Amino acid sequence: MVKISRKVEYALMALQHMRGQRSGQMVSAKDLCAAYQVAFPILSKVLQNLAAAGVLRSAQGAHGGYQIARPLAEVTFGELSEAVVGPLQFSYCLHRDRVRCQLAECCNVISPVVRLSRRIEELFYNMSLEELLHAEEPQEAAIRARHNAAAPAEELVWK
Amino acid sequence: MVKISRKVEYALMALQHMRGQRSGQMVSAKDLCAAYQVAFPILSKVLQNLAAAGVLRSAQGAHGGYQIARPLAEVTFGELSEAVVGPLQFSYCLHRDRVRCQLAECCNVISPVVRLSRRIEELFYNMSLEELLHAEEPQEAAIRARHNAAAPAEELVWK
DNA sequence: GTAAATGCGACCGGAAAAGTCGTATTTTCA
DNA sequence: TGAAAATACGACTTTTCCGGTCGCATTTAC
Repeated sequence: MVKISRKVEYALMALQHMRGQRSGQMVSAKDLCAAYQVAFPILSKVLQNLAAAGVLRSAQGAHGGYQIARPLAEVTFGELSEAVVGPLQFSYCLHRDRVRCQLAECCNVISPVVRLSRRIEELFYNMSLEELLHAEEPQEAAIRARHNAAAPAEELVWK
Repeated sequence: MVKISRKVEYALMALQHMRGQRSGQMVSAKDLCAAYQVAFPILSKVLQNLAAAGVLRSAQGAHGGYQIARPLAEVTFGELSEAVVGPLQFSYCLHRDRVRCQLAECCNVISPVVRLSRRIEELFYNMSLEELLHAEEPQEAAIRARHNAAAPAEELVWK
């Protein structure tokens, strides 16, 4: 199953939050945890990953925290994903390291799998975080309101 | 991490194989296992899933087996994925069943997550299996040859 | 020098994926 | 009509990986 990692969701939450701060304002991991009910160590690690990737700027010490380092229009979802959960590896036969695919000798689908992976990669690296997090359309605001009201999940079907 | 399930790879292998058969020709799970070194029960289940989804047609009994039921140009990768590993669920907050997202009360990213999921869904449901499995371009044939020769994985980097 | 923050690595538990086993059913053909 | 060859199906086990935890080091403001 193709699933978006929870860590990626946390990263998006944090960035969405920081987008609303006035520029120069630092946000601490602790504040974010309080606001979004996420355990400190895990969120902390996500933020550190984003900082290491240059998406966030961090400041240690009292009154430290994180802030957005680069305009989100210049950061792609692919970069975020890579920063937080490691390099994209869509398939067992495409490992970057020395592990080889066990099925190599009789494989008849390496090309299709590569083609598929490229398509997903393209999607991820052509989608900026600005585009992803931009101001909501009215319809979406309504959906979010329903989500926040903990509406039954069935009502959240998307057409 | 976004990863393609191994079962999906098996499904693609099987379909790629059957694409090369003359029409009307049945292929048994046993034959496929022998050709591609996959354990019988798991491949068998994948084929059954594809048959249940109407992608393959199955015949029981001696000389039975599977064959492609619908032109692959009319079957999307999304359908295949759904048939083999269940409905696409890219995120915890988009479950179709009654489970609700734990973070609903303080969630500030439902809309972006939905937007992202839609984009991936679109990609999957707009990509036909024919397009995915079509005859290889020369460059790709070369890559496959290298893959089959069990070349070091680093040489398989895609630009 | 103390408190508040990030930085970092090792570890654990549970859920989901991958794979296994066993058996029933259907069909062909000798 | 019986044996062989095939799919159908469900329960079980194993393995892998992700989310989460813990602990400690480091940096900085006041």
